Amino acid sequence: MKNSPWQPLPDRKSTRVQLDREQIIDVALRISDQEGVDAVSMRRVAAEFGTGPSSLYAHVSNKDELLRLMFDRVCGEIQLPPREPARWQQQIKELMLGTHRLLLTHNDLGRVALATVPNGPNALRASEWMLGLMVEGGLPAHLGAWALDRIFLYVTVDAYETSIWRAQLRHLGLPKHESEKQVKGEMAAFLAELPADRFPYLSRNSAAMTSGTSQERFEFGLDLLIDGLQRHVTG
Amino acid sequence: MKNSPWQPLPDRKSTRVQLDREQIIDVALRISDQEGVDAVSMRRVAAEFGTGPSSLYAHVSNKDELLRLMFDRVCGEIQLPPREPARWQQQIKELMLGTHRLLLTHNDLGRVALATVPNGPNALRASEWMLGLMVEGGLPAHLGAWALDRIFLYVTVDAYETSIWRAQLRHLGLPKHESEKQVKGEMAAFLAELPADRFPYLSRNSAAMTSGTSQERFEFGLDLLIDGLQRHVTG
DNA sequence: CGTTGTCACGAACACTGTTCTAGTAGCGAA
DNA sequence: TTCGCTACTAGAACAGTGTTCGTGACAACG
Repeated sequence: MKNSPWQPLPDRKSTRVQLDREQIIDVALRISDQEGVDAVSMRRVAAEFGTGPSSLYAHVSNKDELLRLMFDRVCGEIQLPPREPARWQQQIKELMLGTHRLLLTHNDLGRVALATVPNGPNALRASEWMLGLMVEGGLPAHLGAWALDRIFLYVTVDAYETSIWRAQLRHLGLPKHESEKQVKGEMAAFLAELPADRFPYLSRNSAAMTSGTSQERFEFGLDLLIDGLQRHVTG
Repeated sequence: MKNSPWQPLPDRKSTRVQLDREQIIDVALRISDQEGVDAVSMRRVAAEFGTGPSSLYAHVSNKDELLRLMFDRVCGEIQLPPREPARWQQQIKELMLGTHRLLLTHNDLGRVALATVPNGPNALRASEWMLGLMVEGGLPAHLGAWALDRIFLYVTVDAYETSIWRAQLRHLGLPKHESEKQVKGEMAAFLAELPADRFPYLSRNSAAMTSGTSQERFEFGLDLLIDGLQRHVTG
């Protein structure tokens, strides 16, 4: 009875939205960028289209699949320059710095990358580029494959950890460098006040333990991984 | 009226359980070991004691705190031998291999370790041991601090990733080495069938891309990190 | 015009972490 | 022994979560 003809439904034609897989990824990524991956729920995404969560399941089989699609979409943003095998190590470092920055641009998407096997089309493009460059640089193929795996894992996990840090800082206070200094100071004080008999090195070197920016630490590890490949080059 | 005196409550004295923080951690870890971290919910843990979730909040302020406590409990299982600075790199590698194995013993607890700042008492013990060994080995303190950070991050993330792999294998079929071979074969086939014009290296080197056990790959990256510290040794 | 198949959508299910409320058990003091 | 207080158990409820089912309405095709 509620669908009585003299009170027609309020123009459902216009309210019925046309959903689309790409648009869904767009919206999900926008939410993730602004509020983090945890804010991406099926209800939240669907609400952006003015509908319920079940509407999404016609275009995306799963929430996991949606997250994977988001990750591969971001992988498409990776810029791949022409390969220069003569300076392959520098080029790989440059690409990884860019990828690291890209992941951080998209908030804590690194967490998704961690749990995802990077076999989407865009991720494969980047893998192909890196593997090719390493082989052309003189690395045996299987070591190139391993290095590709290890380096990308490292970049991903650092992006994730950095995003956690940033989230905690944001949760604290607004001024960025301000709160970073403060948290660092608190950490140093915590270490310095440890009982010196049981923690002589940590308490004495509290300044060293908190030294350096997260970017410096990231590059330190990245250099260890990439430079260490040198001795495996054949020929 | 249901509490009528001629039908006394069925001996509530014995049914009322004495909760305890340590016991809660015990039970949570047991669940995590058997079914994974995702299976650890406040209701699930409380149910093991025959009560409701709210009962836990008197002993644990948070689920996050419970997870942190679980992680530090596991860190207490790390065996720290006497330091031998003369062979500090080997010793650090040995400790990291053990820690990696320990994390995998506890299923996907590596995920918790990733999101946790390791400042629990047991984690601090291990950090003190490692920092001390590196400094005694000749590494400047701030580089030792960075290396400690990077290496532990690497060990943790590999344990996490390996646990994901294992979970997927377990979800597939029961025979362990059997399904591992099968999944590896499927992955190799997938890579080999990629269009050779756009993915020449990936398609040609599909065998190399899937070569090696996860343990071999882990040690490969670990060696890169640890051996690379050599050139930073002063004196 | 009629039919068919795709897909939007509301409702519901079984969960989750957390909080509020009440009430009770145990224990020290009088 | 009895009173009162503190500490802690525990049920109910709230606002979320991912996912599935059934019902439709719409559009394109025969």
